[in-house]
Amino acid sequence: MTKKKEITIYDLAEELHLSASTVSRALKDHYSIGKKTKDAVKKLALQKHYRPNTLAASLRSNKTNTIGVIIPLINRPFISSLISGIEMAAKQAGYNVIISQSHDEYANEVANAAALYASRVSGLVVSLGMETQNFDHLRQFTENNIPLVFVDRVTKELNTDLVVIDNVMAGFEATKHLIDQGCKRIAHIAGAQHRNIYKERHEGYLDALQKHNIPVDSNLILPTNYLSLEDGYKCAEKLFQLDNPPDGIFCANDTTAISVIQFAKKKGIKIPEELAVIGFNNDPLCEIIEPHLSTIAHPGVDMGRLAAQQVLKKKDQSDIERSETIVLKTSLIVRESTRRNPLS
Amino acid sequence: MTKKKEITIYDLAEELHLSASTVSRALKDHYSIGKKTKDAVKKLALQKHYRPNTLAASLRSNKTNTIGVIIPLINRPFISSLISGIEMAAKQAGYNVIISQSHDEYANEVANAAALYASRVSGLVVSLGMETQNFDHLRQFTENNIPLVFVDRVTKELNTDLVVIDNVMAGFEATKHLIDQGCKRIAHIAGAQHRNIYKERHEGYLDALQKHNIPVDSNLILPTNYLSLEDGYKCAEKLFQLDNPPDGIFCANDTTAISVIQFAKKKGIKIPEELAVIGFNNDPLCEIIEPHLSTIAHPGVDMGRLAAQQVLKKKDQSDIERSETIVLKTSLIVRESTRRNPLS
DNA sequence: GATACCTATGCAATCGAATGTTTTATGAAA
DNA sequence: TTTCATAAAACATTCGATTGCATAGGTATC
Repeated sequence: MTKKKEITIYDLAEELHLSASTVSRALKDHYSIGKKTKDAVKKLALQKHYRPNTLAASLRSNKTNTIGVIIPLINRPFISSLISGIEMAAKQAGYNVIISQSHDEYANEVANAAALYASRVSGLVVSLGMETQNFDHLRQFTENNIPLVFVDRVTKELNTDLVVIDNVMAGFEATKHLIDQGCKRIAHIAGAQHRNIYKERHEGYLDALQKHNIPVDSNLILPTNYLSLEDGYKCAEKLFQLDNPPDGIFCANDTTAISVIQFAKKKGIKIPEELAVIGFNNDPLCEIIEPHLSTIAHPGVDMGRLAAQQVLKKKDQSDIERSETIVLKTSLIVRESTRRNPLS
Repeated sequence: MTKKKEITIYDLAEELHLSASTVSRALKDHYSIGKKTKDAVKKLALQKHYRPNTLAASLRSNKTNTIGVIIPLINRPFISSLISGIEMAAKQAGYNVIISQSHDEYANEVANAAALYASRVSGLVVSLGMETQNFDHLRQFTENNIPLVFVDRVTKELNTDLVVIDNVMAGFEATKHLIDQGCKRIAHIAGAQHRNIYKERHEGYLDALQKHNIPVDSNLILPTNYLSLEDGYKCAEKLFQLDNPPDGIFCANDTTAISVIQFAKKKGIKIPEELAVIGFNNDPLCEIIEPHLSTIAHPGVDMGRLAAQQVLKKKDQSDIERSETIVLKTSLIVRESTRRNPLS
């Protein structure tokens, strides 16, 4: 079993008694090549199953037509949507996508950034890991004028383009919804406060309380590192050890909301009558847990698409320094976990 | 904002008054280079932040140190585990991974195979899409001696290495478990029968019935295309329109099992007393749906790791024609959806 | 001191495509 | 027929690392 020799432009050139440069230009529809020659070249290329060697082209042109992606974990519905959006936009522009997971660990994020930089990606879409607080590993991109766009979990420190949702507003709406349902003591299971999205959701929560003259009780605010099922469960336990437990909880993601519901069911706390629960993300789980979980929906696919498009746009105007922030709309989705008044 | 010039081996060579070839060899610890020279080169490389241009190296050596992956959809717990396993093994060997999704569509799978071939991956790990029945798009790999390993959803047609579980056995166990719980009329929501895993699970189901002298009723066997929530729900409806509905269902995946449970709850059918349900995959959903879903667990990470290792192994022994099949163990996980006898 | 021999290094070609700069046809105008 | 403009194609270099082969310098051997 020997390797079939790969067809190169030299092979085509030889067979057609042309030079390699002519073949190269013909394939690219260069204006200086005659129509007859172009047709002949393309025909032979097709017939011989010629495939351009992208490595050689990339080496020469110093462009890889590849978008790198660093995300925390692909196995999350929202992130998967992001990726689908990125893939769509990239495919449309003839770009490839390299995905790498940080698993929410800083060291991985640094290693992945290095790997993507080494593989000369044309641009980068990043959603920050939970631990990341230092951004030096991404400076090599900005400093070398490689388009870098953050999506969802972002930072403003690098002065790059951002694609985000209005987390403050969303947090406000979620909390207001609980208030509207008659909740008086509303807790918040918050994420790491150095990560923008969790800080902002927290802010929105505070805004809503304030606006409705509900006193803020710091016992009801529990920032937690990973917002995992376990984290959520522990928070629920803590909250219900209080002398005066909450009657509503705004969770920074659906995962913790689900564990709160599981806790409540175990303890015989009635949802939503005794405890209303709202999450964030609109994961498919929301419609499987019982009672179904109210939440805030994200436009994941759009965010991914826009982030990729932003990368592609920036590469063509490398001199422009201006950085854009695209803010997308969220929507409140009311389900049984908060619906106290059947008419609402 | 100008691009910082990339350091190359020529820059290092010049600064050290050496030739590029010596620098190249020094960095690779070639035996023919003296220790002092090596040290000097490495020191300067570090100091100047030299990064090898992998494109150039790949072009020259015709090796990309990249493993391509084609999977149906990243947003499935089992698939995510696969990917994690592949990433682990690849990282350990200094390889990169390019992931592409077929979204269970044949055309995408073909396009992704072409893209990965064009980008000269060193090897390929594939889990087939639901529609795929023709494998010509993968022949370019086998014919050119590029290691191709199938995982989970496989075919034997290309005579490649396979990493699988024993689906017949697993299907048998799942069905036997239902029998052990006292089910007399056991239905099977099956997947596309041209896809090995679903065919084999079906086979295991039939084996178990036969071995326990339960007559096979073809009305109770419903093959469905995508095993989605909708598909599962429709199957459940069909089954309960029968004069003699089932008292147990073995679903080819957890998703359909969940929709069956949802159907049963809606119709007031008691689980597991009137209907025992078992799924396949051990998705996290199993412990969120109520009652918790019994299922068959897959060693996803291990499968991914082994598949990648198999790819890496094969590339070093391209002359060996022998193809291996690695079969991993599954395990039955009993939860409330089938537990009729509390002691079992 | 001539020879063989080894160590450490340099030279130059190579991988395949892209591209700035000629050079060669082609044809029109003078 | 000569001149000039233009279209079409060839030439030669480049991208950065790798590698077979050649060679300079030193040491050991007889």
